[in-house]
Amino acid sequence: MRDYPWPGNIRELKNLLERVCIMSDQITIEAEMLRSYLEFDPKEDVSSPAFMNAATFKQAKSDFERAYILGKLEENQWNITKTAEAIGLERSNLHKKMKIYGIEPKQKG
Amino acid sequence: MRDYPWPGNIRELKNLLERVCIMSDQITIEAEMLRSYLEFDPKEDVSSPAFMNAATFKQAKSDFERAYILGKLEENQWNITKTAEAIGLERSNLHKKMKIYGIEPKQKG
DNA sequence: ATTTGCAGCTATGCAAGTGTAT
DNA sequence: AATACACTTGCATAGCTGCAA
Repeated sequence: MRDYPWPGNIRELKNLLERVCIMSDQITIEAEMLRSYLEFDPKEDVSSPAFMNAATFKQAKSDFERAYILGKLEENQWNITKTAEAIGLERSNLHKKMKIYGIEPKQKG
Repeated sequence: MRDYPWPGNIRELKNLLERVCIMSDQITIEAEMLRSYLEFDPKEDVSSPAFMNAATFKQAKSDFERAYILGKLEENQWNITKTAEAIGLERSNLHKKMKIYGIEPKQKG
């Protein structure tokens, strides 16, 4: 959260926190909600929902994939096999993507 | 907005409206912000940022791509050539995607 | 004159599938 | 049973060109 530019200032933070409180039923999802919200391209400091602002289509897809996979891994307690099954993706493939996006399996919360 | 289940009820609506007010500098983006926020898979009524909840990875990617392209088209006043250039995607390719996702160029606002 | 809609084709990218060691 | 790879194959996608509205 420290790295995010907060283009909407304190009002944006307040709004985000309200949203998280309203929308989450599973505590574990909150961290990912924050993460995906805050994820941004340092070159672009435009406001609005994270990956939508990526300069190129390719970049946007990457940003989204990364956030999505992170979220699903968290939902599945970082069990790769389980996550791969859950999202209908080959385990070997999920593995590749984790490498590409620099997602490491150590983190548990 | 009528088709969205509003899992967070009136509080979610209030939060969304606040967010749109806080985050938009360009009036024209608001419609797309609403659209992408409200876009959801009818089978899943889980809460949180729209396409993140799609059942499968493939589905999630499609949902995201569609929302992203819609947003960018709107940003570029539905000029396909201009939009394709802006996001670094071949015009013929953007065209293909529009067809696939059922995005028609008539809509202007 | 520029944008659009679409049909090819080619090249690459990506996911599936398999194997194997840890 | 799950992980971390490597490798091969086939399909899907993106790029490019061309052309008629």
